[in-house]
Amino acid sequence: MELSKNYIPQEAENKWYEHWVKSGYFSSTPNEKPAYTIVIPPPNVTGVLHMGHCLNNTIQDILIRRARMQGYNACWVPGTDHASIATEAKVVQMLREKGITKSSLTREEFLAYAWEWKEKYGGIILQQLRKLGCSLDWDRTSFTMDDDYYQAVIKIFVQLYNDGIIYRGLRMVNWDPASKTALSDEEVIFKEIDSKLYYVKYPFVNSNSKNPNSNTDPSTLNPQLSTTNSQLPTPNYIMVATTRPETILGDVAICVNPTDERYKDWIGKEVIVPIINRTIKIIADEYVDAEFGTGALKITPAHDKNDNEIGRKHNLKTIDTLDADGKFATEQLMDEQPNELVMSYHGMDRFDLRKKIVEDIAALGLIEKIEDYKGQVGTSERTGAIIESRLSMQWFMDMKTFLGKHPETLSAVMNDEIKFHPAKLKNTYNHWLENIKDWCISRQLWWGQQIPAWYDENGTFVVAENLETAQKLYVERCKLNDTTYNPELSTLNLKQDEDCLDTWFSSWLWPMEVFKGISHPNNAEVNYYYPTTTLVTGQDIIFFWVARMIMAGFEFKQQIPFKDVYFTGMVRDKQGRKMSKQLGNSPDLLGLIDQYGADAVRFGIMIASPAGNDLLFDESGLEQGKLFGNKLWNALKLLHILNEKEKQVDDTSESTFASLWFEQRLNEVNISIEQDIKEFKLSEALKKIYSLIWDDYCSWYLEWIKPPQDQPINQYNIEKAFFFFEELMKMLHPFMPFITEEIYHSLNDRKEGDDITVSQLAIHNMQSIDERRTILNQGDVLQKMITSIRDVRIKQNLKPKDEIELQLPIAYQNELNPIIKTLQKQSFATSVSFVSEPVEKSITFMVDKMQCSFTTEKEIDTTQQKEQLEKERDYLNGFLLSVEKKLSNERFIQNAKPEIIEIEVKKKNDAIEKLKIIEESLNLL
RNA sequence: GGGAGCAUAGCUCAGCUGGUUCAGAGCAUCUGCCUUACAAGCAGAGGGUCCGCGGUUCGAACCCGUGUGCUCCCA
Repeated sequence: MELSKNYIPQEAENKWYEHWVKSGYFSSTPNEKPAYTIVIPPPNVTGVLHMGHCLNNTIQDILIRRARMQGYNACWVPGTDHASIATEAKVVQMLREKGITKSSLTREEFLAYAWEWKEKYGGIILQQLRKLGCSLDWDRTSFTMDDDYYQAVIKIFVQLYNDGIIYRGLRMVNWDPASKTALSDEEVIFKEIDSKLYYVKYPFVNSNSKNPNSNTDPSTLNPQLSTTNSQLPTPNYIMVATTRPETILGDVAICVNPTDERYKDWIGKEVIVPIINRTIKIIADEYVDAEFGTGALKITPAHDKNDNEIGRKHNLKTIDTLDADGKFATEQLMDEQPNELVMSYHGMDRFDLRKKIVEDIAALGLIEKIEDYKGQVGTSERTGAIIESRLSMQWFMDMKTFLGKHPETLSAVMNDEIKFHPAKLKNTYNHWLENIKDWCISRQLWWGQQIPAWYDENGTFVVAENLETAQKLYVERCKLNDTTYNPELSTLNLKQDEDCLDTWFSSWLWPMEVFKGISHPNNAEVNYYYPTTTLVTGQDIIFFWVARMIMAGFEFKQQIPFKDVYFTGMVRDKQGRKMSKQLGNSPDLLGLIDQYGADAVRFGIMIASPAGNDLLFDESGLEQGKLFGNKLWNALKLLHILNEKEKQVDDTSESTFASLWFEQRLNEVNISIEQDIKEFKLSEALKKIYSLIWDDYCSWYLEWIKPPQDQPINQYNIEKAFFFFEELMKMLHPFMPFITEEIYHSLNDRKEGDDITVSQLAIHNMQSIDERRTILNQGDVLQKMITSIRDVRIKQNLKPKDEIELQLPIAYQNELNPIIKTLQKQSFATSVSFVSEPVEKSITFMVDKMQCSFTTEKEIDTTQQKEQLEKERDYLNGFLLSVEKKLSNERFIQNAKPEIIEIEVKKKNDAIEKLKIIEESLNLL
């Protein structure tokens, strides 16, 4: 077989992926085998592959490939999320480039464009996952707006509405003025932003004033001293510190803390709102933090959540001065007959208004000062726009009640029925559930599941899966003599709610609806695959998605949705910064795959990815992966070269020790990585396989069985070497699928259908524990001896191949017998003999408790050796002292477990024995 | 402001129930080698106040308290 000098990933990768798919290896249908199911966290349909996906999906692929090789019916379901805000924004932008505005289109026209866009560009990411080698069952590709899926979402909306869990109401919501929609709390990202704190004076209403609401010239209200208090002069204004002066025209009160001595006497007094000259009261509420600003807070119930609550508590009016775009709106001010200045603000953007209004208030002399201020500001996760708190009519889910129905949502995680990896995230989960807020599920968008509520001309509505049912329902309600339902109105005029549902309101059904568990309940597929086995996802969507899927599981299937959740950390760059477009530190993944090969990319990501921690991405990891691929390729080449040599049959244990030893190492690591993978320590497992291949197999084993030039190779060993390499490729396959498949086919001729992807992992020729330990110990001693001899050679300035004669202690002859043949070859010794004490003019060295030595014709220099022995002696003396001290400590003897004492005694005896040998060696020098 | 977590070699991290000659791995560094699978390699070596302080214990990287520094989540 001719092999190229190096492995060329690009050719092999395309070839094998096509072959796997064509062979149907990734397709799964229910059968008698146990299922291992993973549903992909559906990437946005607008998405392109980035490092986060790469990490996520590589992990899933490793788990699913390994499960497949362990005899499970492995099923990994691909798909995409319709991502209403992100997609709608993309489509709107695309239309804008064509000169079309969304407002000029009907809903149907817009959706037609959106679908066209989706068919054309959506799901690029799924193609990219193929490049990465992901073994997804493409026949099952799902989309959260597929017909059945859409109906499933509508169905559960109606169901939850009928159960009283979903309600409609006027509430403060997080408003994104950029996309003109409400957002759930989870979609708001708090950021620290440099802003200013404006100190604004609100003049007291002049008691002499005849008409406080008249457009008095505010300049007459310049602060003067009045004497409300006989002792202290009091200014005739109250000063308020605000970061949001643009909302001043919506102010309805000033609030102070009732315990605040400064303002105690002012409660109940009236002041005038600048510019608009509205008269408002000073009220008191515990909520106000006396430490912040001036201790006086302006209350704008229309534009702040907390203000809104205070407003409700104190029965204050709500005056909305901003429209859906975040522009100033005068509609709600018209009753007050606003002056020209106020009217001139109409349509002004909130941030322009902030500047303008500050100027205008300053012109009235009512700005005391402006300070720099760092504040937390909510921004939209999707558009980045600063969030406005806005009162609007929205649909909500009553999460407290819902959770009350399903306390298992919390307990299943806390008692590990659903296992979180890392477990520390259980705390986060617990904390969120205990402080859960209602979920705003409506969005003012068109791309998504349209809310199935139908309204009559008066705004009275019914909730039903479709118009027909809605009409029937409406008629029924009329018959019940409910006066809000008007039988006079034509039911044909029922109009569906314009808004659509939050994307997550569809994603939370993902693990069941990809198997049509909602749209076709209890079908054979969902019964077989659900609950799924493992979920792999980012920590950032633990609330958005994971928690809600668990709730959905209990509500709709009375079951957990998955057994294990593996949370990946965030991918950061080498300096620990988040990957972001702005920083430009997001690598081009497809470029990297082209450059290094998909296997190397997978390797590089996994080797640096400790379980549950953030991943610091560094291209050197990919380089290491590429070099590893090269190493594998070279080992393959060597195997073929050795195989072409003349074969020699010799089954003596001396000749086959290497194979016996490696087999046990292979089994040992196999068992150990099984445990690692169970615990999701994939990085650890990969490191172990890497080291097993590079160090144990290539550096030790292949060198041990390699015959000297022009000599035949041991038949048994070369056969085993091929076998072991194949097993190693199987172990590595889930991590690096392409090169292992390529090598699998280069090792032997394979029949059709004999591919590593569908091969099975197994433990072979497992010895008893005792035998295994003996063999592994012997291998260990062999390695130590070879290393020690190499070390001594370097220190003695001997070349690796300068001839030596090796002497080993006769007391250990039986133990050492199996390894001396290999030892002699690897240490280039002309002879090995067993002696009772070191021969003259030999160089001695210690291997464990064995005193070994060799002689050579060359002049030897004992000073270095002496130094080393003395160093070791000193260390051992110190060590012995500490052990003896411990053993002579009565309390230690009393309290320590017997096996610990035994170990200490053994340590002491070993040290004494070694010291004796060292002394002897030193005397010989 | 509330909560959670982290701190071990130059870097990234392992280190299980406190006890094995336990202070580890990989990368990086240094030294020597063109040894015929691989110089993209081989062989060998050095490198530490386990963040500071205090406590519990016969015994602490590990448990407790405290200080410092960092990260994340929530408001």
